[in-house]
Amino acid sequence: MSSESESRPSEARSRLLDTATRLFYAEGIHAVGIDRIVAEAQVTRATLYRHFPGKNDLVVAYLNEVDQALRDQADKAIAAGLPAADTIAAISKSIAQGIKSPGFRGCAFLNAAAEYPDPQSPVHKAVLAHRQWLLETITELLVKIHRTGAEPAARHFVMMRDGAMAAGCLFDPALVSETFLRGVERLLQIYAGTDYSEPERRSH
Amino acid sequence: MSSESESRPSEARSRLLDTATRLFYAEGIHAVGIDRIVAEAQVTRATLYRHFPGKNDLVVAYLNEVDQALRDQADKAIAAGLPAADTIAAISKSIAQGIKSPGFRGCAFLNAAAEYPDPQSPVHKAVLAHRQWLLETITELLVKIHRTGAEPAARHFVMMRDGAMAAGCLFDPALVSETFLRGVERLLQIYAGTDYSEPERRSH
DNA sequence: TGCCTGCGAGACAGACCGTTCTAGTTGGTT
DNA sequence: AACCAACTAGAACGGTCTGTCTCGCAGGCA
Repeated sequence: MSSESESRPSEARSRLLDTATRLFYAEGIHAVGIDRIVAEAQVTRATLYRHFPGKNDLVVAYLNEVDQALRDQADKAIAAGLPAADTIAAISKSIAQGIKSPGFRGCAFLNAAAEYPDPQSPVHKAVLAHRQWLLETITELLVKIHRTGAEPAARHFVMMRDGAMAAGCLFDPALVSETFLRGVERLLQIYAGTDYSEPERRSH
Repeated sequence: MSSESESRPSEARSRLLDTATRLFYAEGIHAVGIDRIVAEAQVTRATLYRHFPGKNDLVVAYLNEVDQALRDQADKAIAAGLPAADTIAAISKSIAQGIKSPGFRGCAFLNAAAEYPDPQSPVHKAVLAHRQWLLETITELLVKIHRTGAEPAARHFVMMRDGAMAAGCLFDPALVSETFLRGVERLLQIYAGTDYSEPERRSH
C-alpha cells in the first residue's frame, strides 16, 4: 500500500485521461461518449471505472489537468523574475500563441461552462475555481505595478482574454491574437501611467 | 396556398420555438432532449417534426430568433439617429443590461459554438453569420467616427463584448458590466482622439 | 355533405448513453 | 508456489436519445 497509489501513474489511466482531454476539448463534452474514449485509449470500460467513479469525475479530471498546465505555465513566467509588466506581457504572448496554434478550440473552461450551467455541478465549480485563480494571479502581478486599481485592471485583462479565447476559433486567429496583444499593451500603458481605477464621475 | 404559409405563425410552432429557445439557452443544447421540449411546449412529437425536419433545424431556428432579436435591438439604436459614438454607447448599455438581467446565461452563439465545433455544421455556420453581422455593424458605426482604423477598433469592441458575455454568468454580473462599459468608454476616447490603428512598429 | 389540414395521443424502432457485471489473463511480489 | 492487483474481453442493464408510425378528432372550406 506504500508506493503504488502514488508512484504509479498507471499507464492505462494516463492514456485514458489524455484521450479524454483531447476528445472533450476538440469535440465537446456531451458529444463524446464513454465508448469513444475507451476505444481510442485502448482500454476497456472496466478499467475506466476502476480509475474514475463516473464520467463526471473524468470531466473534472480533464479540467484539472488543463488547469494545472496553465498554472505551471504562469508559474514559469513568474519565476523568471522579470518586472511584473513583462511577466504579464509574457503570459499574454503565451495566450496569443495558444490561440494561433493548430487545433485551438477556445477556452476549455468557458466551453465546459457552456455545457454545465448548473452552479452546483462539480464541473461548473472547477471552472469557477480556475477563473478565480487566474483573476487573482493577474491581480497580484498588477499590484506590483501600481498599488491601487489593480482589481479593475485585472478584470479588464481577463475580459479581453476571455473574448480572445472565445473568438479565436470563430475568426482569424492571427487577427484575434493581434487585437488581444494590442489591448493588453494599451492596458499596461494606461495602468502604469495614470490612475487606472479612479471612477471619474461623469454627467448624468 | 396563398396565405397559410405566411400569415399563420401556427400557435403550436411558436410555442415550440419559444420553449426550445428558453431551454436551449438555459441548459445547453445537447442537454435538452426533444421530449422535454414537446412536453413543456404542450405539443406532441408529431407536431414538432411537422414544423422542423429535425432537432438541428430547431437549433438553427433558435439561433435565428436570437439573432433577429439582437438585430432589431441594434437597428432601433441606429435608427435613433444619434452620433455614432452615442449609438455604440447605447448598444453597449443594452449589452450590459442583458448581462445583469436575471437568467443571463452568456452569449447564445458562443455557447452554441462550444457545443458545435464542426465548422461544417449548420449550427456553427449560424454562429459565424451572426458574428460577422455584429462585427460589420460595429465597424460601420466606427467608420462614421474616424475614417481609418475602424476595423481593429471594432475587433477590440467585439473582443470585450465576447469576454463580458462569457464571464457574465461566471462572475459578479455588475462588476463584469462595469468593466465592459469602462472598456468601451476608453476605446471610444482613444479611437476618437488619436490614430487608433497605426501599428507602431516596436522592438520585437 | 365531404374533404383536407393541423394537431393530440401514444406506440414503436434503433441507436446510443453511462454503468455494472462475470470471467479470464498477465506480471510482479513475497 | 501462491498471491494479488491491474488489465482485457465482452455481455448485459435500464434508461434516454432522435425520429417514424398509426389512429382519431376537430374545424374550416368548397
